[in-house]
Formats: sequence, C-alpha cells, structure tokens
Amino acid sequence: METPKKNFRKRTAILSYLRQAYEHPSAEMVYNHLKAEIPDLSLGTVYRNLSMFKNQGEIISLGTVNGVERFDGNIEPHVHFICNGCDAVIDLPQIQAPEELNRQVNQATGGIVEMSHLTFTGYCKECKEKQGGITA
Amino acid sequence: METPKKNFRKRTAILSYLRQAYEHPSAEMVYNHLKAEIPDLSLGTVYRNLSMFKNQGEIISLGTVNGVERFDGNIEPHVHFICNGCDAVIDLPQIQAPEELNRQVNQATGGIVEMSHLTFTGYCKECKEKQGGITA
DNA sequence: TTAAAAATAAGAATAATTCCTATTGACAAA
DNA sequence: TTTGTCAATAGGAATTATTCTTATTTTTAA
Repeated sequence: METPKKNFRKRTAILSYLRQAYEHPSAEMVYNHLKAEIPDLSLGTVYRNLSMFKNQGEIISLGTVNGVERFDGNIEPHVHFICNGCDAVIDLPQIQAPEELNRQVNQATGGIVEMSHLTFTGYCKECKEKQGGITA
Repeated sequence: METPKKNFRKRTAILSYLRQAYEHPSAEMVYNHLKAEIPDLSLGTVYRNLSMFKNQGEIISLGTVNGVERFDGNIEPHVHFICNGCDAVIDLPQIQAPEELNRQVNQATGGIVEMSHLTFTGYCKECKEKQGGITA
C-alpha cells in the first residue's frame, strides 16, 4: 500500500517526521513542526501516538532534557551528546556504544537488559564559545 | 543547649541521606524517609536543596524514571541499571564506564563533555521472574 | 445506505516541580 | 537580655508537562 489510509494520516506524519528529524524532538516540537502542514493536529494526538510508538518499539525515548521528554526515530543503538546550555541532543555516530556489555549486565544482575544508553552531557561548540569559562 | 541545632540541619540531613542511600531516591522518597526523624520537613525544602546540590555538583541527577527525577549521592562515575518493571535503579560497579571516550567526544563535537552516563534498562531479577516472558 | 470500530480534537484533570511569601532560627552587636 | 539582619524554611499557590475523558469524525464492513 503506497498512500497511507486516511485514518492514519496524522499518525503516519508523526512517525515519518521522527524518522528523519535530526533534533530528537519533544512532543511539543513535533506538534509545532507538523502544525504547519496539518493545522487541525492536536497536542494530545501527538502525545498519544508517541507513547504508542514507544511501547511498540518504533521509536525510543531519550529521557527528559530539562524536564521535557525527547524522542528518537532512529532505533539503531547510537550514542548521544546533550548540551546543558541549549538542550540540543546530538548524535555521535563516531563513538562506539559498548553493546557487548549487555551480557555482562545480565549476568551481574540476574535480570535482562533490553536497551543501553550511553550519553554525554556538557556544552556544545556554540554554547561553549558563547559562555566562555562559565563551566571552567 | 544540648545539641547545637544549626540552621543547616535539614540541608545536612538531605545530603547525608543521599550519600548512604542505595535506592537512588526521588525528591519524594527523600522526603518520606526523612519525615520520620524531621517531622517539620517540607517537600519544597527537599526540592530546593536537591536542586542546589545538583548545581554544586554534590550529587548527580540520573534523569527521570517513569516521570520522576532520581538522584545519586555517589558522584564517582559508575554505571546504572534501571528496571522497567519496578523502577528500581541499581549500581553496576562491575561494569567499566568508558570514561576515556570523553576526549573523543570533545573532538567530535567541538564542545566540552562534563559527564557521561552509561545506563542499561530492562527487567531486574525479581521482575523478570515474576512476569515470565512478558518481554519475550 | 447502515452500524460498529478506530482515531481524533479539545480541553479538563493530574502529577511533578517550581515559585512566592510570611515565618522561623541563628548569630552578632549593643 | 533585646534587637537587627539575613539565610533557611514551611506551606501553599502557580506552573508545566503529560494523561485522561468525552464528544465528534473517519474508516471499515456489512
């Protein structure tokens, strides 16, 4: 099926935006972005669908940045950098996530690992230059 | 004058509880725990002091688990396991956090890394056994 | 065409966190 | 002691992100 059924138009728009977004958007960022092309989109629909996609494993949650949950449409394991200055979330494809540790964690805890997240926090290039030595 | 009751009694109690807590408590967990020995403690005071300690680098935030921010009084870099079933946060001292990557990230981003977090999510031993194959 | 089911919009409700303000505790000077 | 000052606090109001409810619309299946 090429064209998505009308019923899923908004749902599809939300997912496909996440798939190609670089910014790791929050619910509100998704809403604001899609509002232009879909004027009758509601924030509740965005929240509901994000939560759906998350539960289905179609997207992942990066946790909250400054109190706001951020999402990633790229479910391939990869590493993130989060800027404390501007709340930007940036992919770090250069850095290798130590996926092979999962087994060690399973053994150490007796539980079962489903996901691992390696995240670096600090200040991005722009914020670092802007603020000079604030974080000395 | 028995014990010199400083004005920092509550502040100190909050920090020292975090220093020896194993559970990576939320603000409310800290409040509930200290309420017994400090009946006139207020939740606002806990929030204010936690945020203070966090900004001073005396404690670290582990981000939110199920919508609630969790804190760690152990500021030595170490790895965490978070259970999606019971929201437990567990230390993994056995696992080595790849601290040496910070320099690579600085180079890749042009920014400055302040902290790195390696976190595994899944189901702990108890939740895994309790729920059987829910996560198949 | 119908009816049933799924998806949605809008806004009310909730929960975590922050903010505001009057009060209290500590300490120093008189 | 009493008084003044300032930091810390309690209590609750306000804010904000998120979830929930309900009526409406859209889709699907007869």
